[in-house]
Amino acid sequence: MLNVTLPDGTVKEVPVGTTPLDVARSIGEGLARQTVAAYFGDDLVDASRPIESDVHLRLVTLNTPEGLEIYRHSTAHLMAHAVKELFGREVQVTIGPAIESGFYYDFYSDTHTFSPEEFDKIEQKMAELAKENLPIERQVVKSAEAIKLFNEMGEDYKVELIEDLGEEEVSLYRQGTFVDLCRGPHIPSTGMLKAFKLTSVAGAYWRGDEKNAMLQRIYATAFTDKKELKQHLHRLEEAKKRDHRKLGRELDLFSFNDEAGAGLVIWHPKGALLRTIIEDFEKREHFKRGYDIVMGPQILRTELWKTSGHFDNYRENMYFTEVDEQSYGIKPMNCLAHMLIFKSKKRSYRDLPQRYFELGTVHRHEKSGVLHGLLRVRGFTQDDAHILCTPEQLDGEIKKVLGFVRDVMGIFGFEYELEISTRPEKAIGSDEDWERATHALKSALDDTGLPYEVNEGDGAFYGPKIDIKLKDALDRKWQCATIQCDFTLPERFDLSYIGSDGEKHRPVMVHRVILGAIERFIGVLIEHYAGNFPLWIAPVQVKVLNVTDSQAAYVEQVCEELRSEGVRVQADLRNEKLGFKIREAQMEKVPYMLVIGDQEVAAGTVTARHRSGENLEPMKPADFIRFIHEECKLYH
RNA sequence: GCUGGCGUAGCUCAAUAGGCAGAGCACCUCACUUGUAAUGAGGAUGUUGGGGGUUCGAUUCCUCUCGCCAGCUCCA
Repeated sequence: MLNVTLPDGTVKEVPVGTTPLDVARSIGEGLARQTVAAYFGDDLVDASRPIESDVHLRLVTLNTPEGLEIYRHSTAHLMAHAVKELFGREVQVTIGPAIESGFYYDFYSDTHTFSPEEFDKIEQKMAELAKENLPIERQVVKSAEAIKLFNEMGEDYKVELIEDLGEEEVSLYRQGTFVDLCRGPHIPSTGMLKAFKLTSVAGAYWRGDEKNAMLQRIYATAFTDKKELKQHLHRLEEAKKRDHRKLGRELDLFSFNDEAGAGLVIWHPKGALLRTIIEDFEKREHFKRGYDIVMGPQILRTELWKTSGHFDNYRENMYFTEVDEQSYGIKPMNCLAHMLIFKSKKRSYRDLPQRYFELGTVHRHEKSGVLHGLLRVRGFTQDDAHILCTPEQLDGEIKKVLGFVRDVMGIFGFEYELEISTRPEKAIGSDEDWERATHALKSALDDTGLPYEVNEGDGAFYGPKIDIKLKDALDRKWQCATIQCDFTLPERFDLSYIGSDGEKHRPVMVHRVILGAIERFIGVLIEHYAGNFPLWIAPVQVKVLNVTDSQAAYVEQVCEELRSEGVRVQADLRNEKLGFKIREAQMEKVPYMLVIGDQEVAAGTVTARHRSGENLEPMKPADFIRFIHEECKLYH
């Protein structure tokens, strides 16, 4: 008999060969139904793995994130199984992991191309195989034997995987006629798999390398019951309604135009206003924090891009133009002019830090396939700044920037993720420089008390960086703010300041953006608010609606009064029913509507309706203006 | 850039096994003077993304190109 210690400390005596599933069953049938795997100490194993010595046993159940991941991984196997049943040797299997909210499986075929029309067929086959409730069995074999097996089956990718693993033995998982190389663990049998749906098919390179073969990746989602699956699909539908590309058109904020070119935003009046409001906000915030606003030219001579290193390292992404036999590069970054400003006169340590801020419009030739609404464009404006300081000031400057990020994200109500990237293999600058800069970034991050990820070796070749990422409606992460140390540019431009010792010293440079690209930020912002902008940034804050023509003059008067106090207001004097005008204002997501009928004219008041449907008491226009100003102040 | 899908009116979408391209909303006109999410009637709306080809005839088939979508890769 063996002793099995459960998480609560109780010890069970069981015969050799008892499985975790048996243990679960002995506790309760319900628990057994939920058990998908188990921990023997720190080892994650199948629920059907026999217990052969005394162990600390922890069951992994479906209602845990870990359990769900195993469940999804098993669903991926079920899909591969179904595909092999349907297509046989025409399709080869590769790998298929669980991912956030589902899984995918990559297939190779040079004769068959998967299309969404086949999803039903594959799902049906999966359901059949699940219904058969095939046991999923683990088998450990010698690698040579496995290679022979997969060779016979014509599964070249599996053979390659085993060869690369270089292990003595590998584990295989079998369910019915289907065999897959897999570390596991898996659920006990296919009958547990109940709710799944194939969602899309797309290309993916074998092992993520664009030099390798293109595989066909089928994405799917899976949940432990049908209700949750339905809810998930519903959430996706809801997220689509927030898509900034859709809202951008509906709210008449911006557009793209084939003839103008891909990835080039055309801002319509309301979008341009929204952007202006955010830019004005940024200028105020930068002034408050001791930045100087600067402006550089849109094109600079190609020679200068050679000096900076952009010509060698970034040429493919740049646009060039030639006039009078003189070559110019259209700026993809704003740093050059900032370097020239610093260099324009002799600097003393007393002048540092210099903080140059520019709402700089840049153009980058991004690959066509990566363009995505406002979130990835070819022409965009960064809220860019370069801070030139002494090495001693670096730490403090970075902390200030992180504080700036925190303040701004707080105002917009964003949660964000932090990442730090450290020295890559190929890097310039002394160990000392890297050490100091990395330390400065880390200690500033630690100061925030927020969790952050460390991406070892993922920094730029010129310095370590902190990235701040926001999520879009579909949970895709987009880098917005970034704080980067740079050792190259001060050197390449031979920047210097005179220290207290009377000697020349090299300043340290921090490159940073807070919102990142205004375009991208607004894209994420639209989705974040689902188009319901808070009052202080809403391009139209108030719409004034008359009930009949007879109130037109009073409406004009009210608009005038509001406008003169800086309220962004629009009148709707069309000869339409009130309900119709309200509906339109509602769809435009205007925060406040002022309804003006004979009562309001007689009393000299306005009756405000919030887009939530709530009505305010009638009040004098002056009081409403105060009310609006108060609400705007709540945000910043 | 790569793989796959897609491109019809301002928007959302029909249609044609290759044979006069259609609906709703929006737009315009008229009537109605309206009190909290769509008043009614009438009217106009297209190089079917663009070029080339096959065909008596192409929105439909082929080809190139531009753009969009999903994903991969990339993202100083």
